[in-house]
Amino acid sequence: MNLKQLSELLHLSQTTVSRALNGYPEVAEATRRRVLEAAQRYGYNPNSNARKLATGRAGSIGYVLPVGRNVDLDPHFVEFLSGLGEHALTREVDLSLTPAPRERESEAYRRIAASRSVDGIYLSSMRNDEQRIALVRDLGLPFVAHGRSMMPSEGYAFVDIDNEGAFHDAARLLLQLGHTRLAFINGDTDFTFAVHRLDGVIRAMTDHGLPPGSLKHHSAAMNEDHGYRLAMMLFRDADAATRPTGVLSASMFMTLGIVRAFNQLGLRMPQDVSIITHDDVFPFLKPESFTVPLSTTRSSIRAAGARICERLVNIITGAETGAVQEIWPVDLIVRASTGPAPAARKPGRRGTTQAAE
Amino acid sequence: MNLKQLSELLHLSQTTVSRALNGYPEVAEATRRRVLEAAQRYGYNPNSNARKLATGRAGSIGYVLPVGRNVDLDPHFVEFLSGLGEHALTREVDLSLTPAPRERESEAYRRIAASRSVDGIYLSSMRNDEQRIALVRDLGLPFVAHGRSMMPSEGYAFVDIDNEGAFHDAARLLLQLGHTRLAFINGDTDFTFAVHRLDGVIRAMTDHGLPPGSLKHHSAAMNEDHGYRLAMMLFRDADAATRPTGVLSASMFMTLGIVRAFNQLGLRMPQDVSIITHDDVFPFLKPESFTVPLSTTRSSIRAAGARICERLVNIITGAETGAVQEIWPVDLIVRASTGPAPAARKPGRRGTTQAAE
DNA sequence: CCATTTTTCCAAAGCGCTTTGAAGAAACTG
DNA sequence: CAGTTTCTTCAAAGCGCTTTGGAAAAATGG
Repeated sequence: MNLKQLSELLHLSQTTVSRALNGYPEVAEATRRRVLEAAQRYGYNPNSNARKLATGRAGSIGYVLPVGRNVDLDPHFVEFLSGLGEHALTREVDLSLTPAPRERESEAYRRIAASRSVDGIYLSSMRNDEQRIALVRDLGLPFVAHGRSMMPSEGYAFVDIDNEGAFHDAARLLLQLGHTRLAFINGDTDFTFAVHRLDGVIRAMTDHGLPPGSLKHHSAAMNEDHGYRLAMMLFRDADAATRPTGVLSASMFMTLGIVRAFNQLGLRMPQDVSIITHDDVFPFLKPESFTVPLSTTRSSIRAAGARICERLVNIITGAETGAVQEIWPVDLIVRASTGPAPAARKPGRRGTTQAAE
Repeated sequence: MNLKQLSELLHLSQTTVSRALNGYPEVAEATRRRVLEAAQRYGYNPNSNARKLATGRAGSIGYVLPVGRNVDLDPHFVEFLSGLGEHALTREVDLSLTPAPRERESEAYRRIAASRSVDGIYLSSMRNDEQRIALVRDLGLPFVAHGRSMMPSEGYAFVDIDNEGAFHDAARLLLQLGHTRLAFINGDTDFTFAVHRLDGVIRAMTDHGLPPGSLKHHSAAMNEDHGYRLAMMLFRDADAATRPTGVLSASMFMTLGIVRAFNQLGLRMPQDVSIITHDDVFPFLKPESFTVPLSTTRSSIRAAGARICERLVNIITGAETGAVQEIWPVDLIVRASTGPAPAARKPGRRGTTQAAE
């Protein structure tokens, strides 16, 4: 059943039927009702491709899905997608995923732009040397980024969280608790969020009068295995007097591994070592659900997904203009995995006192 | 740059240019080269909507993305999606996700079918009383299901794993090791896979001469929290002489919780309790990466995603017909979390001996 | 009651592509 | 070399929708 058939059935023109269905004003209320009812009864649904062609609007937003060797979509993505989907639903847009290996990524963006198959796209996993922003801007493709790049660039629309502030606050708390030997098990520093987080930790240490060089910093892809290995490396052969007492972790998955290492080494939280983890709020793995509930910096990645979808739709419809840059604050939530530094030989305020001299 | 402009530029008709680009034989090799080169240089890409309208083919496969309260996309989905994407890439198809709350799911399928926005869809998370198979068949939408339903239905194309066999084998191993008190921490039995798994465990017990009623079976959504709670429920106040010694777990996430409970209760694996978990092969969480490496039934959900995409494309192109039902065997991999039953008062073979009488 | 405005509807022209049917040019036949 | 076949190319007709520019009908005003 297409528009032509429906209109013949109703003894109306296609124009009128189309207008009636799309809510245009120049059609009598009585005919509109008649049309709507007939459409309902005969199960008429406009052919989406014809509509897209005629209007130029695709009714969907796109994403280039990285696939291939060494590219693991991680659970962060599914959370993000959930949020996106939740909002997409309310605006009746679909999500279109175009798979592409990293080395042919830009080709994929070009094709998407040229083929007009989506109205806008979102970018995620922003890297320091992000090329995509300039690319999609040149292509004239509306977009919103999740996160930001370190590259100098004219303004662009993004939603990010205050990674720097979050990790600054987390580090500061550890310092306030008297920890002076900190370790940071970070994500891959090719990604901007990891750089920001490191910046935050360094700032807290500097403010506290601690040399940034004293931070044990390691970065790797955020999974259980790396968490375990890095924790083992830091703690296995280390002397209790010199090993870190405060640990920052970039993700719950890493923390799973870190905790495993601690258990294996007989290190107790928070007596021997305190830990603060970043929590992206996964419904299937919660920081409360650790033997020692974890202190966290928390920011819902799902909420970010919903917001990005909202803004992208607004940009597409013209309701949002300019390059609004949104940076969300992050909550620091204290649970049982943080406590005072063990056997601090000097009073807790040592750092600040020194800095004040 | 559209086809018309390109053809004018080349002093050729649109027909010829179109044919040259799409590899039809009736165009001279020299002109083809000329066209291809010009298209390349001017960055011509056909408008995908126009093409879809003209051909009737969408070049994409669809999925109805469940969203809303109490609907969590879980990490299984992202793994599945990775696999799908990997294969989609090779066939140059996109994935189109249509978000829909469960109560308006069928409406979404109808709209997808009527609007011809995709060539086929895949169904996942099959339930016992699955309505969608009949629905999409009636709608004439090509599909492949991941998993199957318990509903009587004419044949339909699916890819599933041998859940029954996997859990039968796992349970049998525990029985062979002398465990007679088994517990099964299962997924939600609204889903068919959970029913099949239970069937497998029951069969193993029956074969071994154990009354099925003696199985401690609990089912819940597969996350860390439920694993913990159910394990606590089973073991906290239980007497060492009566509590289960062999546990089957439906997912690694549940097992995370189960292991946490065991740690808290001071139960050692495998001395006090043996455990076998189903492993969907997540790159970010591996069974080897537990303090006690886990014995598992293993089947890559990512591989299933790739296969489903492949078959769906074949069905769409007509290369596959009929209702091929594919059931994959599952590997049983023994690691350190399984061992002989503790202090068995009777010889290990008790069950089978009995059955042989 | 006629002139003017407003309401309601329609024919037809796209949107950019694919594909059918046909025609002109080139290459074979005998 | 006329007649036939094969190669190449093209004009035009869709695909199913939206939207422009009117036109007919109805409502309004003096």
